[in-house]
Amino acid sequence: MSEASDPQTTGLRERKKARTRQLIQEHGLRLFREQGYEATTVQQIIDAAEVSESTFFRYFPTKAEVVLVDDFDPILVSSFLAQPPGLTAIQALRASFRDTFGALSDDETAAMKERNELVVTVPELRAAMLDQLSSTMQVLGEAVAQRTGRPPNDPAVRTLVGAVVGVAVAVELVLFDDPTADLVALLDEAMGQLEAGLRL
Amino acid sequence: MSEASDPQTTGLRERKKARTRQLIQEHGLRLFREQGYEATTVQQIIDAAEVSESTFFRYFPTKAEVVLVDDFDPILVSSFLAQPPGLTAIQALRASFRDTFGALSDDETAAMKERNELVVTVPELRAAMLDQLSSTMQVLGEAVAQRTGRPPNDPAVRTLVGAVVGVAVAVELVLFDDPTADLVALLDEAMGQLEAGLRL
DNA sequence: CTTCATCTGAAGGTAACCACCATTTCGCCG
DNA sequence: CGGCGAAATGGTGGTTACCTTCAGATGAAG
Repeated sequence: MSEASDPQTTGLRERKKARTRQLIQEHGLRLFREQGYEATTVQQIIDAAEVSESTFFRYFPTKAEVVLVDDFDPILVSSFLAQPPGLTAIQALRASFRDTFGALSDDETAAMKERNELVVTVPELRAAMLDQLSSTMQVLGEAVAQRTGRPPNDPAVRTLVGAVVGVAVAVELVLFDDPTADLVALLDEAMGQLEAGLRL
Repeated sequence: MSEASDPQTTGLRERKKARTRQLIQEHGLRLFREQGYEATTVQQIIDAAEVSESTFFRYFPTKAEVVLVDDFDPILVSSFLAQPPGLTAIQALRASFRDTFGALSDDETAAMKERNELVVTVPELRAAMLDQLSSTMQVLGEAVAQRTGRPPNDPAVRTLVGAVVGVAVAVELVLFDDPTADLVALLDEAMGQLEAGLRL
């Protein structure tokens, strides 16, 4: 019984591996949220997850990696590139945000909000986010350049992407004041405002 | 250290203190740029700056603080609030950026560019910037709210500030490709584009 | 049963950071 | 101008936590 071409034949080993990884990450994130990032030692994490220190570092080469859950960038980009050609770049971005985040299951939405709130609340974790942010800018910039037929280093492209990402961050920061906020709706509204030239 | 000893101008002690602080910071930033943040030990910094470890930690409670050069936020805010009332928020922000950064001396401009390039180039340092960024968003948000007579947590205000800060970051990231870029001009252009609704 | 990947436990390295005290340097005032 | 109190600096030793390495146990796969 060997479905050789089916990667879903995972085997017990693979499943255990994934489970261990997830276990460590869950406990890590929980402890980070409860006590702060710096205040949480890997010792506490491995105690909670019941693995050895060696195992921890085999899965996460550094403590900070526990937070780096690779995100929605690829989904966002493909959604963006699939938007109808009539739209402006901003409109297309707005639509792909709506599509991507609107299509999430309740569980996924909750998990995302959980993680966002954690990142927004704990200063040390906000730091870890910036690298991901600049990478997001890079990726989005390439997509926008491709769609509009401009060079990827076009200042106008960069400005647009910077504004969009900045707005997205600003929306996430709302969680700081109001943890129950509906991020998808807020983001959509903000993008509309961006498009209208931010008249205030 | 054999400097021509200036008689008490504003207190020799104060000036020495400032000088030591600046010395440590200069060497720290240089080493960070040359070798990366993590790869640079405070031992190397204090060797280069010729101070003791105690002194280092007396000036900078943590290694990361070496990068946190207190910035232009207050100048920016007061300039913003002093703009003529006819302008929209974005126009006023644009003008205050132009005023603030255009008025810098050559030395200051060079220093700022140096620091920006460092922060943009070294991934570990970009992280340290984010806290400052969110604090900037906070401060700018309050100023914009005050000027427009809106509550500080108005979503529209947040969106505007998010976009502006995002654009500023995007402009800084240009240094990654082109270290000779004129940031002030680029920023001004980008702000104009923001105001026009980012049509692409 | 054999093989091979994974987990563990222990032991150690390194570097940030701190507490404490000796030493030097500066401000000031008699 | 000379010396005294305060402040800044230097050095020493120590703690903590991230991270590495490796020999050996465990359990899955064939």
